[in-house]
This record gives sequence, structure tokens and C-alpha cells, in this order.
Amino acid sequence: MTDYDQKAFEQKWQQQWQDMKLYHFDFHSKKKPYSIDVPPRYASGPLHAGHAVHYTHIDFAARYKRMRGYNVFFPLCFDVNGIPIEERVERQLNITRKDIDRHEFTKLCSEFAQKNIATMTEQFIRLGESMDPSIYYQTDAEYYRRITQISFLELFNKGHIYKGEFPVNWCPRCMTAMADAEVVYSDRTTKLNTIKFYFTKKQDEQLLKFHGIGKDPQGMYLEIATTRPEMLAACQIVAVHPTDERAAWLLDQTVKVPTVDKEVKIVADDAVDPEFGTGVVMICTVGDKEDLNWVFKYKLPLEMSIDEEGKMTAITGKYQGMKIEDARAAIIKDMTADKLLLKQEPLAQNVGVCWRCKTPVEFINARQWFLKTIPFKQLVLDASNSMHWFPEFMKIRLEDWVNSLEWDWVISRQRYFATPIPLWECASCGEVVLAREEDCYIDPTIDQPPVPRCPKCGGTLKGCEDVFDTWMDSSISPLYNTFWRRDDHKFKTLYPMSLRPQAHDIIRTWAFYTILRCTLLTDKKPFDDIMMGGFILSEDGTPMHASLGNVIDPLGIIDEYGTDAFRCYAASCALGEDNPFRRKDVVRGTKLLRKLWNVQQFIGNIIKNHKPQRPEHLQDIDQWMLTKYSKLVSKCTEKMDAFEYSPTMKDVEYFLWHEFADHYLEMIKGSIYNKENEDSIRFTLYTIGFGLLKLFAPFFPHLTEEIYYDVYKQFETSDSIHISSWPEPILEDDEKEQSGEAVKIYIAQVRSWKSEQGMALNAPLPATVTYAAQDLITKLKTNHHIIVSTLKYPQTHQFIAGKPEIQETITAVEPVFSKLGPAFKTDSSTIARWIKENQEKCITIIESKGDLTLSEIPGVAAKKKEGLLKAGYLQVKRDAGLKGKKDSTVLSFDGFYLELQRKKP
RNA sequence: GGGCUCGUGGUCUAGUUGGUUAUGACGUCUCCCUGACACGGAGGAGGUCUUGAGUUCGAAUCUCAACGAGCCCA
Repeated sequence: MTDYDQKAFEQKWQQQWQDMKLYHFDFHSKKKPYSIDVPPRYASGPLHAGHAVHYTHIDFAARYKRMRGYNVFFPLCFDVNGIPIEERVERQLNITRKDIDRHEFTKLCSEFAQKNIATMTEQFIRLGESMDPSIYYQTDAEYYRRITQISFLELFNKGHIYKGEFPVNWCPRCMTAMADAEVVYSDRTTKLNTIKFYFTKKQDEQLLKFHGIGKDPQGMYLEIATTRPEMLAACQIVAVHPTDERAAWLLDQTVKVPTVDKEVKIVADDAVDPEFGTGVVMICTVGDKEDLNWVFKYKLPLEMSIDEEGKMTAITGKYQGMKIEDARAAIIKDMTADKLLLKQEPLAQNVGVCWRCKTPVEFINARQWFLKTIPFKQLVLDASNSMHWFPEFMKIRLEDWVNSLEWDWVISRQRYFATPIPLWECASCGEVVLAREEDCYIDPTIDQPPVPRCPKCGGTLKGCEDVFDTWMDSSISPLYNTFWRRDDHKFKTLYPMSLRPQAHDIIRTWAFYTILRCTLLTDKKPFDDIMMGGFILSEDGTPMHASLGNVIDPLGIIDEYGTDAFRCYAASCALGEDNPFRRKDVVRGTKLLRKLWNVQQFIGNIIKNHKPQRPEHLQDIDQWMLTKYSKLVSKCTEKMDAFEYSPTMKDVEYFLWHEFADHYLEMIKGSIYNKENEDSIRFTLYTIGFGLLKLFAPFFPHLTEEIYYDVYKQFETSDSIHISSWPEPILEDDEKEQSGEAVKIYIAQVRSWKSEQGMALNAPLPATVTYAAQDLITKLKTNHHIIVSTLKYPQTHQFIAGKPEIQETITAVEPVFSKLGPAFKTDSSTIARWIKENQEKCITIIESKGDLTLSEIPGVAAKKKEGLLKAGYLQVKRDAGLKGKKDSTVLSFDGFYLELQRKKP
């Protein structure tokens, strides 16, 4: 027997499992594959508790399916491309990617990611995740990027790719496109300018009663406040809130944009803040993110007033070529001179600036590559409907998203560290030359095009400098995993994948893009089931953020409590819901693990070294316990199939602790020491002990493996409990279950009475007779030896049908609502109230007449002659007078009486 | 502003074909070191089930509204 040392077990088994190559997917296996489309962990930093819980949930599924006999495909994988990594490298070294050579820069990114990958791989091992390193991938590797590129070429050839214009965040000083993540927000004071927009048509003078409407010799005008007067030339539309008192008048009118020769329409829009400025807003393309929403909502043309150098464009007329700040000053000056400016007031503003140089970020138009999504909404919805979502409601989020799509997916990025877009463009005619599939992976900024010159005009070909959005890589993970375009046989076996696990925050990205692209390329859904993890919040219920300093390091928890205890917390998190980190569930885990260990030690001591066989006859309580165990197995199997970990673990925990340990083990101890029914008991202990160990195995891989080797391995063939078979129900006997349950309740009641008296469970109790109804007595009598040995009764204890000679009184009369309600409707509350308020009277009537009739209750319309008690509308509580014969005391319990020998003086 | 989810003792949580006395954990209090386990056992205290209205004989559960929280919104 080993000592209980959780941390030592964990270390030992983590090492041994790696040596045993236990979790390797077997390409030659005849078992059915169960393939998991593991989220490739993004390599921007180490895992926090939230990731740890997500991957642990996936691991539960992997381990469970392995035990169910599947050949489980559970790759270790990382997502490496993309802006956040670039950004972290830039910040770490305090450079921008433009400061050094493009390829030098991507090398730095790669090194940075590689360090994080090493850390996370170690973390996965310490978390006990059973990922398979033999089917490892990372998305920046050439073998992966090659598949990204090929999938793009195929979509291009199918006609789903096109080039168009789209605004991007742009730093005019660094002259670079920026990701949202690179935009930081800074408070500054600017000026809010109120400007006159004259109506094009003559207006009713009555309008002047409203605020924001004015009149001067030039005519009537609308007052509009803006912080960006230099953008007037790009003004497309003017909006008021629909509930604005002026809306009815203003709607569909046109106004003249000052300083430029342009007339724009007035619309009503919910997004307008009626409190800001004059409650009227001018919408330019594109001043900020809100403008962008309007541009798409109203399908406005993408006219730009600022170019990539931060200078004014041709549409601004005489301000063309000026820097933004200069243009603003100039236009203010001009408008002041023309009396177009009504007032200027200071305004505190939170403005998006470049993280590095703090220059305010502008939107500029850029030529971008698009993947068509709008025509494929139904395709995605159909695919999504053909999958099982866990939990189901998460599907709605995807559907809402798909239905709200208004434009196609921009797949190009003006960045470096990502998969290059495999094409060249003709410098003179713009003709696109695609890479050949067989040449991929290819980098057009280095590699030569397949043809030396433009096939159309003979012009020079320029390699595409844009790269793909990172979702272009990760959204083909099912294609990569299943050997698409590499091995048709494997692809046919593995695609669609069995399960996509992921978190709900990326339904609109990862899930959507994956379903879209894989379905477009294969005409089949990418996976059968999709399981959504919730969010892990910090202990106070707020989201974890590095900036708040409340990020929980899973390794810290593991160092303190152990991996299996941490996994206990993970299992307690409901799928799809947000869960704060609950330290007490880790503490509960340590207690549960200790309990499991102790129970198994007890079993091990009884089993010793010969394997119990199923005997001819199983005694009642063994059949009772085996039946309850079998029902537990069926229930847990069902729940595990639906990824319901929290209820599964709760059920197994309850059974182990309360049914099995508190009741069954206490009941059989006497028999064990007296060597009665040993075969029956030993078989039951072995079956349930081993079965429970297996039910716990996906949750607590380390401890269960240790116990397996300690107690069961000598009789079993599997090299690990994790590749042993999931338990099956073995016995269902409802009659035996009921009789065992009666014995359990009997013992528990006497046991708790003994405890109340300050007696130990095994203290002798001079109980001479148990009285109860005939059917209960039959059940108890059959298990006479169990009761006598557990409660330490004298061997002469008798079970007698009937009641002892005592004075018994009714202590309470209670209404049975579930019967009363449907029968008497409105009257039921009157009846219930009267009974509650007239307890003494009720008791007297029932004691004298034996029942109570409706006619005795005042104010009841319903008629019924039958006795309410007899018909089951009421129930009574009785209590014995606790007076027995001269030399004995009678205890009354719920359903039976126990006569005790009085102590001799 | 929109969509989805959630709101239950000090803390966290179970609980929907509606049945009145709401589950468990952690903490807390009392008693008991019984031959696997004191990281154990027996028992107790602690809740207007966020608020308001509605449906119903009856609502934690169904409907509506409000308030609060989380995620997503290119």
C-alpha cells in the first residue's frame, strides 16, 4: 500500500504516460475514430485559468470517448500567425515592423511564439491534458500555410474571391494600417464647432421655435456640431434621433454642406445621441467607427477626405494637400469669415490614437481582398442546423450573426507575420496571376511567379505584399486535421470531424468562418457536434484582464492543490455559462480525492490478491447497491454524451460518498468481520469500486491511475485505466432496490438517533423488537443480519408486524396540495387555510370519527361525502407516546417503532 | 443601441411537463477521534428564490416590464 501523495502521483504519471505514448492516435486502428477539432491555442502568452478550464473540458471528452472504445484524434496544436504577436514583439522591442527588414521581423515573431509554445506545452502536460503530440501542428508552419494557400486558390477559382475597397485604421505618421488592437484611447480636449447648414428649400418660419434651427439674411439653417470640420467635404448624410421633436419636420429635407458645393439628405437614426451638440449629426466617410456602421447601413459611397499621408484629398477643394490640423484651422478661419461658424466650445474627448506615436488614427480606403459571404448565408445556416450544438442556444448566436451580415469578409491584412497571399499582380494592367498549387507554400515577396511576365499585357509582375487575416488559417483546421488534399483515404475516414469544442466569444469568427469555408470547399459540414465553453471570470466575478491584475495562473493553483483538484473545479463549471473561479471547488476536489482514495484503500484491503467472481446468489443489499450503481452508470453515460460534466461529477460524487461509503460500506462491515456473505460482498465491492474509479477517470486522471495500479491492475489487462472500457450497467432489480432502500433508511434513522444520544455507531444497542407495517417488516427481516451487525443489536432482536402497545396521538393534519388543487380549484385554498388554522379541531374530529368530511369546513361550495383523509386529500402526522411496557422504552420513527430494553438499575 | 445568457442563505450553486416544507458545496455552530477516512461522522442556524405587475386554486419555475452582471456586434 502506498501513502496518499497526490503531487507525487501526478508527477509520476505525467512522465509515465508520455513514455507509454498512451494517447497516440492510431492510423491503423480498426476502432471508430473520434476526432476533435481542438482550438489551436494562440501563441501570444501562457495559459490562464480560463484556457486551462476549456482544454480540460475537451480532455474530459477525449478521455471519455477513449474509454468508450473510440480511436481518439486529439491533436496538440497552436495558432501562431497574426497581429497580436506582431504587436507584442513591437512593444517588447519598442520598434515598428517597418523599422527593420520584413523577414527579420517575422523571424522575431516566430521566436517569440516558439517560446510561448514551449511554455504552454509544459502547461498542458501539468494540467493532465491527453493531447497527442504525434499529430502536432502549428498554423505558421509551411505545412499548414500551404493548406491555407491551397484553400484560397480553390476558392479563388470557384469565383468566391474578389478585390474591393474597404476602410482600415491608419496611422498617418507611421503610414501603416493598424489593427483594432493597436489603437489605444487617449483623453484630450478638442473644440466642438457649431456650423450652419442652410436648408435648400424655403422653410416655414414656425420651425424657428425649435432649438438648433436659426435664420439669418441668407435663409434658414440647421445647426450641426462637429469636432471634425475638415471632413465637411466627405459629409454624406445628416441624422437626427427619430424621437427628436424636430424629426417630423426635418426628415427627407436636404441641407447644403458649408464650404463645398454639396447637398445632403436628413435621416432619422436611433444611434444619434439627442443630447450631444445640437442633437443633429453629420455623417462623413469615415470619421470614426460609428460612421462606418452608418456607411454600411445607408450604403453610402466611401469618399475620403484624408489620404494615407494624413493630407487632405482632392474632394476638399482648396484645402487639398494640407495636413489635417492645418486644414481644420484654415476651414475654421474661412467659416468664421463667412459667418458660417456659430460657436466653438471646448470638448473633452476620448480619441483613438496609434499606440506608438500617439497620432490620432484615421480611416483610409485600402484595396482589400474579399471572400464572398453574403451569398452563402443559407449554406452556413443549413450546415449549422445539421450539427448538434451544446448547449443548443449557442446556435442562435451564430444565426443572428449570419442574418445580420451586411458585407463580405475582408481577408487581406497589410501586415507581415501571417500566411502570404499566394498571387502576383501586373504592375501595369492589374491582372492577377495565382500561384500554382504544387508550388505552395510560397511567399510572393520572395519567390518567383509561375510566369515571368503578365500573360495579358506582358507587364511586370509584383508579388502580393498583403497577408491573410489569421482566421483564414484557423478556419481550415478541420481540413488540415483530416488530410484534405494530402491523403484522400484519411480525409474520407476523418471528415467531418466528430467534435468542435470552442469558447462562445468566437462563434462569430472561428465557428462561422470554419463552417463557411469548409462547407464551400467540401460541400459537407466540417463537424458533427459543437460544444461551447463559457467564460472563466476571476474570483470576484469580474472578467480576467492583465491590466486589472486579476489573471489566475492555473499552475499556481496546481502547485497548491494539485491537478486533479483543479480539474474538479473545471468539471463543476456548467457548459456555456460564465463561471467565476471558485477556489472552494478546488478545495472540495481535494476532499473528494482523499475520500476516493480512502474508499479504494478499504476495498483493496478486503479484495487483497484474489479477484472476486460473481457468485450464484447475491444478497439483498448487494443487489440493491448494484442496481443503484447500474442506474448511476446509465445516467452518467447519457450525461457524458451530452458533455454535461458538472451534473455527472455531482452524481458520481454523491453516490460514492453518501450511498456507497456512508451507507453500503457501513452496512457490510459487520458481515466482513464476521465473514458472512463474503463472496457476494467482495464481488459487489470490486465491481462498484472499479466502476466508480472508471467514472472518475476522465476527471481525475492521475489519482484514478494510481489506484488502478494499486488495487485493480493485478486482475485487469489494460495498461492504463484511461484505455480501459467505460463501465456498463450490470443489474437492475427494482424490487431489491426498494427493499435495500428500506434497510438503508432504517439503519440511517437509528444511526442518527444513536449519534444524537452521543453514542458511537458501533456501540451496542439493547433493541429487542422492531415493529412496523407488514411489508416493511418483510424487507427488514430478510436483512436481519445486516441490521443487527451494523447497529449492534442483540442477536435475539425480533421484527414484528404491527404496533407496540403504546398510546399514539396525531400531532398534525396537513393538506396535500397536489391532490387538493386539481380537485377543488378555488376551494382548495379555503380548505387548506381552514385546516391550518383549526389544527386542534381537525385532530379531534379525525381521532373521534376517523376522518374529516367537506361538510365540516365552512365556506366551501364543493360537495363530497367521502372522507378527505381516506381520499388522500389530507395526511396526518402521528407520534407515539413513547411509553412502552414497564421494562422498556419505545422509540418512534417515520414508519417503524423500536423497543429498547431499559437499563438495569 | 441590438442579440444571447444569467440574477436562489455570508459566498458559490442545483432545481422549468407549475404542487406550496428549495438542493448541495465552502464557511459557521453543537456533539462524536466508531476497526478506510477528524481533509471523517451525526445534527443545527442561516433564504421576502433581484424588483414590480400578470396568468393560475397554486409561481424559483410561465408571460411582460424594470434593474444589475457577462459575452459578442467586422
